[in-house]
Amino acid sequence: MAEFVEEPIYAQLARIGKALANPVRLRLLDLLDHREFTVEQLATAAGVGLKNTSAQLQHLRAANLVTSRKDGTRVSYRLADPQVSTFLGLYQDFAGERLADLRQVVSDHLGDPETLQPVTAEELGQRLDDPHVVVLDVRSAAEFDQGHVPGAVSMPMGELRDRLDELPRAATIVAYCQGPYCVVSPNAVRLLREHGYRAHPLDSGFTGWARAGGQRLAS
Amino acid sequence: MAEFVEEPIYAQLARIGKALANPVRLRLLDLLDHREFTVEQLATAAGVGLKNTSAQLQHLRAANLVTSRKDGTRVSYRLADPQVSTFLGLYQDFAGERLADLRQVVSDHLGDPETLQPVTAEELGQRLDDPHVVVLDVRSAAEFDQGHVPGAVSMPMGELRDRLDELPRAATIVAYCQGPYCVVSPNAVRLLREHGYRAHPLDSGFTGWARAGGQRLAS
DNA sequence: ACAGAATTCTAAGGAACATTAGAACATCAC
DNA sequence: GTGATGTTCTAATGTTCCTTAGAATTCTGT
Repeated sequence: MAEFVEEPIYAQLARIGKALANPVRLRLLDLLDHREFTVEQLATAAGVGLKNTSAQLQHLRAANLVTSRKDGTRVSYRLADPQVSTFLGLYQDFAGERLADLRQVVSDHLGDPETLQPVTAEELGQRLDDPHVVVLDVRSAAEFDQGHVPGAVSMPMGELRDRLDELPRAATIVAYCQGPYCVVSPNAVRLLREHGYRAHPLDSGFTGWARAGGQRLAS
Repeated sequence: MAEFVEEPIYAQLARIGKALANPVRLRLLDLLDHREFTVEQLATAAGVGLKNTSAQLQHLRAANLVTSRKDGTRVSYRLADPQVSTFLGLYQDFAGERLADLRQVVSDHLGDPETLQPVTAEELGQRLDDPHVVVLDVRSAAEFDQGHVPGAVSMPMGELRDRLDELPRAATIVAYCQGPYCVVSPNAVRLLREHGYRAHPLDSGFTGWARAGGQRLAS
C-alpha cells in the first residue's frame, strides 16, 4: 500500500481514471453522449448483460459522470454535464494520439482515415450553406427526429442503396451516424463512392457535431 | 465478458484509463511533469517501494505516457510528450469539477482555496512586469536552478522564516512550489500572511506555469 | 574478468474488479 | 390488493491488479 502524504488526493483523482478503465463503461458513456437511455436500451445497444450494465452505470454515477432519472418503472441515464462530453472527446483524441494500437484497431474497424478523409465538425459548420454540400444522416429516423445537423437529409443505412438517386451526383456528400466509432457512416461513404459520388464521413459523427457546435442543432 | 462489436476499440481506449486508475501512477506523472527523474529518485520522492515504482513506470510506458532513457547504470524517466502534461492538467481540472470529495481532500491538505485565493499562471503572466508583484520560489535551490518563473526570487521554505525581511512589505507576493498539490506554497502563504504580507499561491505551482506559458521560462 | 550498483524480470499472495444468478424492491395495469 | 415489469441489491465466481521478495540483467569501475 502506498504511503506518501498526498495519497488521499491521488486516490480521489484515480476514481475518474478507474471509471474510464473499463471498455463497457467507455462504451456506455459514448452511447449516452447527447442522448438519454434506459438501462435496458443501453444493455441492448451495448450488447452487455442487463445486470452488468446496471452495475457499471452505478460505477459511473458514483464518479459523477452520469445521472439517472426515474420515469415510472424505468430508469433513464444521461451524462451528468456537457463537460463530460467535452472531456470524453479530449480523452479519445488523447488516447488516439498516444496509442498506435488504437489507431490500428479503429482503422481495421472503420477503414483507413487517409482514404475516408473525414470532415471535422468545424469544417462542416463553415460549409453548411454551400449548395454543393449535402449532409446525409444515416441513422434511424427516430434518431434523426431527436436532433440532427441542420439541413441534413435523413436516409437510414438500410434504405440508402435504394434511394441513391435522390442524391445529386455533383454534390459532395458528408455522411454521419451517431458516435465517434460508429461503423455505419464509413460504410455509407464506401457505398456512395462505389456509385461515383464524392463522399466523406463526419469526424466523430453526430456526437462530434454536438460537442463542437451544439448551439446550431436542428430538431 | 463483453461481446459488443466495438469491444476492441474500447478495450484500447481503456488502456489510458487503466494507466490513470492508480494513485501511485498519478503521483509519478505529476512528479515527472516538466522534470526528469531516475527510478530511485521517484521512489524516494513518492514514498513508494523501488520495485513497485519500477513496475508502475513500466505500466505508464506501455501506455506511451512516459519514456525512459538509460544513462549508465541509471534509468531516467520523463513524460513522453508535452501533450501528456496538457492532458494531465485537463484531467485534474475535470476530476476537481466532478468530485466534491476531491475538492474536500485538497482543501483539507492545502487549505481552503477561497482563503488562499490562488493566482492562475495567466494572471501572473500579465502582472510579471508589475513592480508591486514579487514572485517567490520556495522550492529547493536545485529545482530553482533547473528552471523558474522569470524574475522569481529563490527562497527555499526552510529559509523563508529567517529571510522575511528581504521581501518588501508593500508588495503582493506570489509564492509557488512544484506541483498542483504541493503543500509548501500554501504553507509559505500562511506564514507570510501571519507576518503581515499580502500573499497568494500560484495555481498548480511551477507545473501550472510551465503548462500555460513554458515559452517564458527563465533558467 | 570481477565486484558492485541500479533496474528489471519472475513468481506469488492478497486485494479489488467484472460478471452473473437469485432475491428484493419499486411501480404500473388491472 | 395482485401480478407483471424494470431495476437494483446481495452473494459468489473467476479474473485482473498491486505489491514485494528473490533472481537475473546491464553497466561501471577496477
